[in-house]
Amino acid sequence: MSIAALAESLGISISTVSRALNGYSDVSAKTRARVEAAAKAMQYQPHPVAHRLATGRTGAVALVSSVCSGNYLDATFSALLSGASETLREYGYFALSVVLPTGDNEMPELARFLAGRLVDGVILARTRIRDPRVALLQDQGVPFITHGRTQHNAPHAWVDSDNERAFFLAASRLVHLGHRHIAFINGPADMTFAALREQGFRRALAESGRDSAACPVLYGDVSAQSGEQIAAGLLAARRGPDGAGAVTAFLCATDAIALGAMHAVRKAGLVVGCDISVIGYGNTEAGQYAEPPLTTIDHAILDNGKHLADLLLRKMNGEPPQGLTRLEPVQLVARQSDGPCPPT
Amino acid sequence: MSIAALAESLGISISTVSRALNGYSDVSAKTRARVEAAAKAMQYQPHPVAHRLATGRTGAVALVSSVCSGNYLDATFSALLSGASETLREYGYFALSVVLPTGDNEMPELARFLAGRLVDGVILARTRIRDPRVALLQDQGVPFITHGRTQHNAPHAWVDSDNERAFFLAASRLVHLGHRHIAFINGPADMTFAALREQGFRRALAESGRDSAACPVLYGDVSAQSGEQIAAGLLAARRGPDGAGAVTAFLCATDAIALGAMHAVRKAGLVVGCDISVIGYGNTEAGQYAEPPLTTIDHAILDNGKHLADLLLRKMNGEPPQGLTRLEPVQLVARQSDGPCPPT
DNA sequence: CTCATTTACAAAACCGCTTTTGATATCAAA
DNA sequence: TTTGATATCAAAAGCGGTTTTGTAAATGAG
Repeated sequence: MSIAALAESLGISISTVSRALNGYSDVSAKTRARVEAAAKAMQYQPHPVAHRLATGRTGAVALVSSVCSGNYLDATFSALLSGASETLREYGYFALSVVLPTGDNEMPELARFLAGRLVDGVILARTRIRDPRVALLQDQGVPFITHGRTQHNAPHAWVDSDNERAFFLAASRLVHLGHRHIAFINGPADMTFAALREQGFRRALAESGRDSAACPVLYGDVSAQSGEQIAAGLLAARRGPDGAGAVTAFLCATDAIALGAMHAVRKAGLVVGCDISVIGYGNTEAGQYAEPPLTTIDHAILDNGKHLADLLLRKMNGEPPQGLTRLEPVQLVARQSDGPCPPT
Repeated sequence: MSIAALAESLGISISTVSRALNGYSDVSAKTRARVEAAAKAMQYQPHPVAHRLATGRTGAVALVSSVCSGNYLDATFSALLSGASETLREYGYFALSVVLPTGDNEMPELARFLAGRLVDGVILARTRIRDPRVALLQDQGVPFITHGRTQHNAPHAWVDSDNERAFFLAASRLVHLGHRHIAFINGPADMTFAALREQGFRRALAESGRDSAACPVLYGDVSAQSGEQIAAGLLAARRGPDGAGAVTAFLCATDAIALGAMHAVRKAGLVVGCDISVIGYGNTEAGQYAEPPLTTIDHAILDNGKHLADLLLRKMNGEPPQGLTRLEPVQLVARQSDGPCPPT
């Protein structure tokens, strides 16, 4: 069913049909009604590809994220997609998600994707403090918004969890529980969320007058395996000559890291929540059903997705990026993986 | 940089440039070389949308899955996407993923997506025994392949884990460990994987001469919450008058269900792996780091994704669906969540 | 009644490419 | 020398829409 066939069946010109259907003013009410009725009766839909060529708009938006091979996307990403999809759908957009390979192919692949013009806008997840993907998006003039801020890029629209506050809260909790030797098992140092979480951690230590030299920050990736490995190293040091000054708490950048850390604690013959306190971030199902259930930070990730969509739509409408930022609230969820600092 | 500008700069016609670049035979070697050199020098790329309109091909493929709100996509889905992306990329395709809302909007949304003509082919995940999405795809003539088979649809290309064998293996293991009262905590009854897993479970019982009346099958969703709830119910019954005939093992359709079931066991004051054996499916990170580590089935999901892409590409090349099927191997991963049936 | 506006539509240009058709030049065979 | 292929390219016709421009009729003001 093409517009030509529709026009012919009505005995009027193609351009009049198009203008009638697209709300132009120079079409009489009577003609418009006739066209609309016929369009509905014949189930006419403009051919989407032709429409895209003529208008330059695709009606789709992509959520793009880089993923290291083997280290799949987690539920955070899918929740972001679900949250954004719903809002985008309301405005008639398709929400797609795309994964970029990390490493040397990352930028060429992003460039290839953008050149493919499948989407009108991009939501970029998992930003880094200096993010070349952001620079490329700005360079190409593609409307976009990031989940997570950057620190060395030109201003852009973003939505971010309040990572700093989250880890200020979590670290403060451990401090109030009496812990003096808290290890922060962080994600990759180049990720913005890692930098901000560390910042919150340090602020809590500073404000409580804790000796930050006794509170190491370790970097790994966001997997349970990495968490276990780093935690095991810390626990091994604990058995050294300086056992008194050993860590009694693991503050972890993600729930997965925390799960790995808890595993290491058990392997060391210690009890999570008694000998060693563990706190995670993300409020995942796995943490909720862990043994003991994991104290963590909840971050209403569906809302993050919804707001990403909201602000991206405004960005695509031409609003300047300055006003298009939003810090999302976080909340500590206390469970049983942490407790008072054990007596030395 | 349009083809018109390129043609003008070379002083030849647009059509010759197009034919030179697309390998037509009626272009002299000299002209073709000139065109190719100029195209490279000016970084000419055909406008993708115009190309799509002219050829009808989009160069993209979508992985589509339905997701109940709040119940996000798991790592399985992202691994599938990662695996498929790599292969599709090799052939110049973009791999997109799309989530459909479950419920009344599912079919209209799928129809809307297909009408949008963003992709040349579809990988449909999480099939149901009678799947209206498959029927729609067939109806629209869109090349597609499913992850998971169907039972009441016309033949189509598919890749599936060997679910039947997986649960035959797992159930046989429990039987050999001496368990006589094994509960199968399954996923939704309308999912194909649930039906096949149940089939494997029943075959193991039958072949070992176990009384299947003592081995109930319960249906829930694939979440930990559902697993916990169902397991708690079974454990409560255990404390009833008929304690002797109570279940001693939970065979779970997914790792998440198993995590929930383990939680219920602990809440009941029992010990996983001693009082109650638990086996899951999926070999997720959460299961690996659970306490005790979960015995489960591994299903090489990245390979599933790769093969989905391979077969879909062949389907898009016009091959009939009959030959385009593949059953993927599975493997039992023994850990510590199961053990010998305790003496009554 | 005349002239300037509106009104309502058609025609044409355009988006940027692919593919079919047509035309000219070249060359070998008759 | 004529004829029929063959090689090479240009022109034109799609693909299926949107948007600009042009034009006749109707309307209103003076």
